[in-house]
Amino acid sequence: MSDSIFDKLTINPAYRVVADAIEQNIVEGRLKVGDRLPAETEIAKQFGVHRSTVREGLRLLEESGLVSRVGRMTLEVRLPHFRELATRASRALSMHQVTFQELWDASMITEPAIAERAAEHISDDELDALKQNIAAMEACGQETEQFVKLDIEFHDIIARASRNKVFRLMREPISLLFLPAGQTILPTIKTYERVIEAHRKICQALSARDKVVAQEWMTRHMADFRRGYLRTGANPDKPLSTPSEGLVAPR
Amino acid sequence: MSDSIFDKLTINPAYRVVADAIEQNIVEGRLKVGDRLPAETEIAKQFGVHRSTVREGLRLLEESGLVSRVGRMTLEVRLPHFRELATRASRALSMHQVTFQELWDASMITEPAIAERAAEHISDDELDALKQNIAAMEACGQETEQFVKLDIEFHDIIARASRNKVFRLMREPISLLFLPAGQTILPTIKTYERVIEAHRKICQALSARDKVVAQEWMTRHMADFRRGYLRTGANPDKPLSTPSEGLVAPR
DNA sequence: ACCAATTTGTCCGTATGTATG
DNA sequence: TCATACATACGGACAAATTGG
Repeated sequence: MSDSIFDKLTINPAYRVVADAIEQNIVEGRLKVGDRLPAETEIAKQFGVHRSTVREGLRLLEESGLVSRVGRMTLEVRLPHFRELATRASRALSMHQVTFQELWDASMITEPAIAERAAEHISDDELDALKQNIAAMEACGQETEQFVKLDIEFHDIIARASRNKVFRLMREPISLLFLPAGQTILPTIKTYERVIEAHRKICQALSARDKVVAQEWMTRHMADFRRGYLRTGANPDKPLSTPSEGLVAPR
Repeated sequence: MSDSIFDKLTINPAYRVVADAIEQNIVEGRLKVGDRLPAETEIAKQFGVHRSTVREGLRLLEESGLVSRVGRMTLEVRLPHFRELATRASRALSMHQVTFQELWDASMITEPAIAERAAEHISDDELDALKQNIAAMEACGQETEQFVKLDIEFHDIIARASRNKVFRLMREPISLLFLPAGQTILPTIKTYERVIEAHRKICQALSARDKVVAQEWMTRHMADFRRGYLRTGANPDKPLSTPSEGLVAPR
């Protein structure tokens, strides 16, 4: 181990320096959320680099969610929303071969805790949204696809009502992964009544601001979910199938 | 609202199509983790677009963590690691003005649950790492910076030992945000002995595979943390200060 | 409704430093 | 050591879309 005088300095490519510089301007508040970015040529002039370089830097920021398009022409500074982070995190999880058991184990901890907090903070609007969601479930018969989405939405509303951003960020990627899991289970269920009934009970408890009952029913609901999964014969310790986003490069 | 025959079709810029196409090749397994990407000129030729376009597409993938540099010249397909996702998520949280209370509230749920699982699965190597971590803490005196990092590392090791990737992904961004919080607290503490003692007890419980005690001590440890924060006089419902990454664009 | 200026998307070519055989 | 391949960055160009008058 030779004592060296100089730290090893990391040479960043110009496009990364550009991206970092713009990011700095954002986090330091010189560029605020909603502001439109200057034109590429303008940025290039200010930084003294070529426009292509600026473009590559902008792509980094674009993907990171810090800036995003409004219309087709203008880039705007945006608050990265949990959703966008979630898709990446969700993809990472599925690439890491996460199992149903891991997913369920974590949800079994968070979802009831979230329900408990939601009972304290839920607004009337959110209660209405829940009731509407339940009504939609009752109306949608045995259409699996739609039902799973409504189920996920139901839990999302509750997470929002918990008034805790950290919980929301934590559970978002998980919620996306429940989509394939849900689609595995539901076709094997004769009637969705049991699911809907649990949602009704949860909604009722939230209405009454009863955090104990809300938490209990959420726990029961989640336990049910695992039973349903096991009943399909799937191995909970095998990696989940990917979210199968139906997007193919167009053109 | 006129009924229209055609769906509104989203025109993607070529660079996004390129990125999506490469991503498809990765998730569908034609490109595996560790594979090196073809040269930019080669990709350009195959897709029939210009090299500059390919470059912009590569920047998107680079930021998303799907590909990353090895050496300065070659891009390699990589498994996005939780760390990289975490920095973005962490930044998002601080931009969303998350409060200490939210952070702590969520951690109070997850950390004890993680400790409980770690008690069942921890390996001898990980136990050694914990002991080494504690030894380093004892040695580091009152150097706040170093102490906070060791503290975060301690919890990271336990998260790894939980053998649950979902928990790890969930808590990673939170762990980053605890850095500023920790730096707020520690200077006001006379001795770190109480923290170290808690870590010792947790480590001991994990050694004995005692999940109840591990969970209890983790809970106590977290509660202590909040008390420490309150004792500084800081308002737990005010947004945390940003992680203050000391990076300024060089050059 | 039309024109002019601006801006983005894409492309071509080239120079330079570096890694690999 | 030399040759080749490659990534980085720059200069310039043009069509299409958008915006503002």
